Amino acid sequence: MSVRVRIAPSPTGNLHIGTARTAVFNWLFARHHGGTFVLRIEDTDFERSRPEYTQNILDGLTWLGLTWDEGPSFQTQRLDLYRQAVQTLLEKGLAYHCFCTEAELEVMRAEQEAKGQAPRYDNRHRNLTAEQQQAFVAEGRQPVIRFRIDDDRTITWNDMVRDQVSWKGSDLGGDMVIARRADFGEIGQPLYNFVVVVDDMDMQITHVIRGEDHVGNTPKQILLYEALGANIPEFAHTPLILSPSGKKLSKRDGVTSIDDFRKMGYVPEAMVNYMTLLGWSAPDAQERFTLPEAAEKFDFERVNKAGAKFDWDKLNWLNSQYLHDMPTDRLTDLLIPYWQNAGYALDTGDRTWLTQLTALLAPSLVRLEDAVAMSRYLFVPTIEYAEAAVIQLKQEGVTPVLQGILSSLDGMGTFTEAEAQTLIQQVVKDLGVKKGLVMKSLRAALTCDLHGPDLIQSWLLLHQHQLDTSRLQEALAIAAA
RNA sequence: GGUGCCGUAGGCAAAUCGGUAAAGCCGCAAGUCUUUCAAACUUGUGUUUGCGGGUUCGAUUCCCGUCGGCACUGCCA
Repeated sequence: MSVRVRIAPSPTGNLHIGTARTAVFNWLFARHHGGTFVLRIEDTDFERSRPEYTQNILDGLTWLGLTWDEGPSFQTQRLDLYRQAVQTLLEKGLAYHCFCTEAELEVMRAEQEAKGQAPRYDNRHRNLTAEQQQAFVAEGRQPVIRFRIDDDRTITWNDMVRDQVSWKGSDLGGDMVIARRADFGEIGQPLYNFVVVVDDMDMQITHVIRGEDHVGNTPKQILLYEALGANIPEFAHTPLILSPSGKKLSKRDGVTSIDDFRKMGYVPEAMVNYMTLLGWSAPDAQERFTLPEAAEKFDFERVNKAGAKFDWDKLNWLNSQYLHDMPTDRLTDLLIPYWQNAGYALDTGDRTWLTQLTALLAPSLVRLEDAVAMSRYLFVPTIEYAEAAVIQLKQEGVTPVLQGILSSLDGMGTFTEAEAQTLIQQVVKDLGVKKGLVMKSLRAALTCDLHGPDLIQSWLLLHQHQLDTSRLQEALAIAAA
């Protein structure tokens, strides 16, 4: 039987990194086995589901390169299927109507808590007579539908990452609700744990790969598979991504949506590479790979059991690696929107200048966003001088150096790197100063800082935009002040 | 409270059947290169494998206990 896996996000928020990582493992497993990767949108909670979140999830998966083979399908369009399945269980006597009110359940739980017991439904309406049911209906009560869970059962499965896992039926919290409150005789909105099973059955999912936070759902779902007479799929519960403090990564930890990472300037290659490394390692210790490369080597034997803390340093390193290796042309395309968003006046027609700038910045980039601050002095005519640069400009002997450069610049058109070097040599010779003084002063004057990318290249770019003479003059004013 | 899972250096991790540990990567430090920063390269840096017992000639790997962390415990997904 060929492998069929799925990713089943609910559109109650933007694509989360945890969901994306689950998608990565599913994708890898599907591709490794030449199987099928299905996308299913779990939108049964229509109070929290939003179409824009669905779009965000689709866009995010696409951006990451996690292409799917089937779908997306939407659970809200399959409600009949679920109702039919509920009906089947009702007819088999495996499910029943429970007329308990919220208030009654609250009282029950409070009593259990007072006795130090674990909260659970006590199955009180499991064997209601027709008369009792009619009495509740006459009262105007609407029932939910519950699925019978046998306390004496022990549910065991062989998890692909956790090996054997066992659960006692009595620890499942009593008979579970599978459909929300509705008029007696009707079937209310079916709930997650039930719907998942019906869908996975219907879509013939062979391997359920999901986060560890779902282990507790698995025994309930296995019982449902049995009740519906279906084959039980294999399960793989992957370790969670943890925040630096060791808790499940949540929205509170700041940046967690794929969209946020994208905006900051992480590239998809780095993201999927890093997510793959969180909980899995290649047998040959390879650290950098594409999705297809990882798929070749991927298997659950090498997936860890323990949660993995999210580490910005390593993600940053990977991202910088991909940025450094990227063709300049493509990197330029990626950088342009960042410069535009920063409000820099840039002429996209001046492709050569932009490409040169990109080549200049590339080795220093960690994230695309970094290019904004790093290239500010090349776009904005007047910027604040860094404190260290001001100190440098006020050094003895700086003024004649800058004047010398300025005067030799007078009337000069475009010039090359070699010509710039010659110009500097000439100033060194004429004034009898050290080259270091000239270079350092020139850097301070032109870039307004003491550190940054290659000076000569920066100068060339500045000169093309006629920003160098004005900078030099401004620097002279600072030196004189 | 209950149930389940997990616990190798600052982080990610490796270690066929138990064979006598921390491979590799990130980080950090120093050096080389460079006018500077970054990159790159070189070198260095961290262990009573949570703790305590047991089985064994030998345990990260098996057993028991203990502590800790996390997850779940909904008419959310």
